[in-house]
Amino acid sequence: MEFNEAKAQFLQTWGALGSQWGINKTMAQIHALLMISPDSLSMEDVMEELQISRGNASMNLRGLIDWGIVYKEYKPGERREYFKADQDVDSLARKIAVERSKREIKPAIRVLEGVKNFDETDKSPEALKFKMKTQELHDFVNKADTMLEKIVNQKENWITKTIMKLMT
Amino acid sequence: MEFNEAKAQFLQTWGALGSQWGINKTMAQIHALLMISPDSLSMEDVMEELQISRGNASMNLRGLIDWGIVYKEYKPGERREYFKADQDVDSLARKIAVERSKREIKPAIRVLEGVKNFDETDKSPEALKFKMKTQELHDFVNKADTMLEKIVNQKENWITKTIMKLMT
DNA sequence: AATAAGTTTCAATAATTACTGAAACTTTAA
DNA sequence: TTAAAGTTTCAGTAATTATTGAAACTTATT
Repeated sequence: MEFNEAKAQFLQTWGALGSQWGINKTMAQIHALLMISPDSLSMEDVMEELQISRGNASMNLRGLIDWGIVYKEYKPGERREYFKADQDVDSLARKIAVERSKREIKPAIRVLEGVKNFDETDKSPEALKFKMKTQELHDFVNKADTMLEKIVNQKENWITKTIMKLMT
Repeated sequence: MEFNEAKAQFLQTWGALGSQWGINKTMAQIHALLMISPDSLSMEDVMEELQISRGNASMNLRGLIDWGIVYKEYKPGERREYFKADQDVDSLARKIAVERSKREIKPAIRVLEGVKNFDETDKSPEALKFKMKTQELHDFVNKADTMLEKIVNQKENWITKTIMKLMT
């Protein structure tokens, strides 16, 4: 396999993987591209390489910056902005985990908290079952979120450390 | 909050959460509905409750069965099929984790394996950087997948056990 | 302060993905 | 063996989500 072929396949696979996990294709692809680029790229470069429009590039670069996994860089004497991906795969994964917890898991926990304590006087089988399941789910999601935090809070080599601890 | 209101909010939140994680809204909602139902439901019941078409109900129920988290039930003397969700939240989470690993993570690992060993003679800075990053990603995704397996393979109370082990 | 180069925004449009509903198929029972 | 009840499939359509491209805005240069 030739470099360009390998690169294209990587960009496309990473994009597809992104979609499956609720991140849009272009965003995942831009991130992948920045990750494998030795130098930071301008918006122009990104547009060219991925064949996407200016608007698309701009919006998704902004999205990546919001996630905290891409940075702007200013080159001395140059007017245009350059973009650079966080180079550390561990820190990348940590940021994504923290951010998804904040954006999706914690709001879900809040809804479950609200919903599980509905009208206490309703004693129908449906109501009782509902109470039970939402309680169970609430406990579970809470625990999962706690676990994620613990895993991610090991400052270095968190994956390796976690695997070690789970070895027994 | 009244029961019906709580139920509606739960179904709708669970559906939205599903979308964010790459599971379609209806599938997530059907699953939520079956989970909180004291009795198993017919396709008719599901259609009625969620106001969806027969085709939609049929396809998504099939999808849930493929995931191994919903079962068919046959009631004696009754012709129609009933559907029932796995009642154990732990086992549900375990099945989803295993299935996603199989469907998404493992294929990604295979692509990374293929891609990281492209044309050995190309020594351009781009090629070298590419090789390095894809190697790093490969290692990382592999480790993450291994960790997931270890967590999920603790037969009972896996989340609790894992949190305990990470306490130190 | 006018012009040009660079950057961002967002309404319109395209692409994707989900859903419907009717037709085909299957099973049961008379 | 036929008809009625139940179930599945899938082409067409709707709904959602992503992308474009042109206009507005910002910054730098003369």
